[in-house]
Amino acid sequence: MPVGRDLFRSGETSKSIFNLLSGWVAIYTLLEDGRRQIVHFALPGAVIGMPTSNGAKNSYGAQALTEVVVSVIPSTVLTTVLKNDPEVSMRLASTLARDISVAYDHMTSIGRRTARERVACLLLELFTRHRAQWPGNHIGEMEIPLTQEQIGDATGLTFVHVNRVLSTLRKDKIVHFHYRRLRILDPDRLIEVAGIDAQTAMSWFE
Amino acid sequence: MPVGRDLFRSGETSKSIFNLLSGWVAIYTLLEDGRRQIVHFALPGAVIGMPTSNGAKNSYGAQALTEVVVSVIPSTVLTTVLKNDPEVSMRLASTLARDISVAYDHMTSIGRRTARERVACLLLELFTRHRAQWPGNHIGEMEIPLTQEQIGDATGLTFVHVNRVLSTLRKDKIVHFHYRRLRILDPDRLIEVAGIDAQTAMSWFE
DNA sequence: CGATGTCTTGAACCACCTCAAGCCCGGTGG
DNA sequence: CCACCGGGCTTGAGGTGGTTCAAGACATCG
Repeated sequence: MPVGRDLFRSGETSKSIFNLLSGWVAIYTLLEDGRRQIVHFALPGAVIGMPTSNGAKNSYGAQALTEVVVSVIPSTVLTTVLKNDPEVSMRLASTLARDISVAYDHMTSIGRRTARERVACLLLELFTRHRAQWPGNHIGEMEIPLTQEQIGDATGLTFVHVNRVLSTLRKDKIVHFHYRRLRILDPDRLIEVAGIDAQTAMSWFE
Repeated sequence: MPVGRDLFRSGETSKSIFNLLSGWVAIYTLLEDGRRQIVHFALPGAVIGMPTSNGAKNSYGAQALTEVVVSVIPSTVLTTVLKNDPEVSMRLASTLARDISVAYDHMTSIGRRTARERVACLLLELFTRHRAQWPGNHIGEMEIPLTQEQIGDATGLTFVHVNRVLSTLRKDKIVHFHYRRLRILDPDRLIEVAGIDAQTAMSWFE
């Protein structure tokens, strides 16, 4: 699937769920006047669009940020699989529980952290999640397929302010983010700025 | 369980999940310096504390806001039940999917709405969720066991500002909230202020 | 090589925060 | 039944982090 395409939109009734095989997807919600919040970045392996009940409408949409490969699982198939394979059900429940947990973390970031902390947190999160996919890859550099506007939508800030925050982080020689390329110059200070305790940060680095 | 007691805390390894039978519970996370975010209010019927994987640590805590009755389900029991009863697994997955959905809604509220909208949204949500439990009860009044500080923790505001917002809502004769007693004076304007589309609001009123 | 989307920077503004003081309410003990 | 106490509410004044508006520079792609 091409960049920018929606896998599904808010208000649609979902007849299938998606397993993201490659690429990045933004899960987002919209307010009536167009204000937008990105609530999650789905990376390969993610399960997207689990319905809350049969025939219910989605309250959020999903947009491809890169070229994307997904496997589409019709919800009819899903129900039969869940009926027959308790192992899968349990893994699904665990996955959903983890999604809740990270949603709660994002919420406290947006509700209680300063702009600088929020941006640092997000970059750190994306970096560690990305690196977890290619274990052994220890380069402090990666491609993040996001505009500053999308970072703003994820952190609850305006893209103008995101830009200013990134400028100061660059000036402070902590991270360098320019046209989708992220370089972590000083991991320790990034963790410090993000306000993550060393414990958590390290667990992210597993 | 008495008011103020924690069912569990962030950092503990959960060996059981809870089914809330009566009372209100706040799900919250803490930052190191004490900043606090309430990410969810659990009402009777809620499932609380689903672990992300076996032996994982909770990233959030749960505090009783009222006298509370819970049924405790050891996770060993949970796994055997899930293994044997696919029906239960599917209901659990749906419940978790719904929790994700409401978490996403809260996130966009906190990230993209003004203080006035956030407070209006929260009161509306609590009111409709409460009313859903006693169908047929059409009084525009209820007990909300929250201090203004807790409302602030849920909306990402300070209690001082929550107070100011509540004052203007009272002055505008939209809602009256005083010492835990909520009276909805003008439901239509509350929905309007909350910035919820009539569709959604009505679905909440089902 | 122009077009378009993205980034950058400045100046002015305002929504929300901080600090601080006083008040109200409900509970407790004499 | 009253006095007191402590947690919660209310209000003011001043500060600030983040927004808004706007203009120009920079990448990237046809």
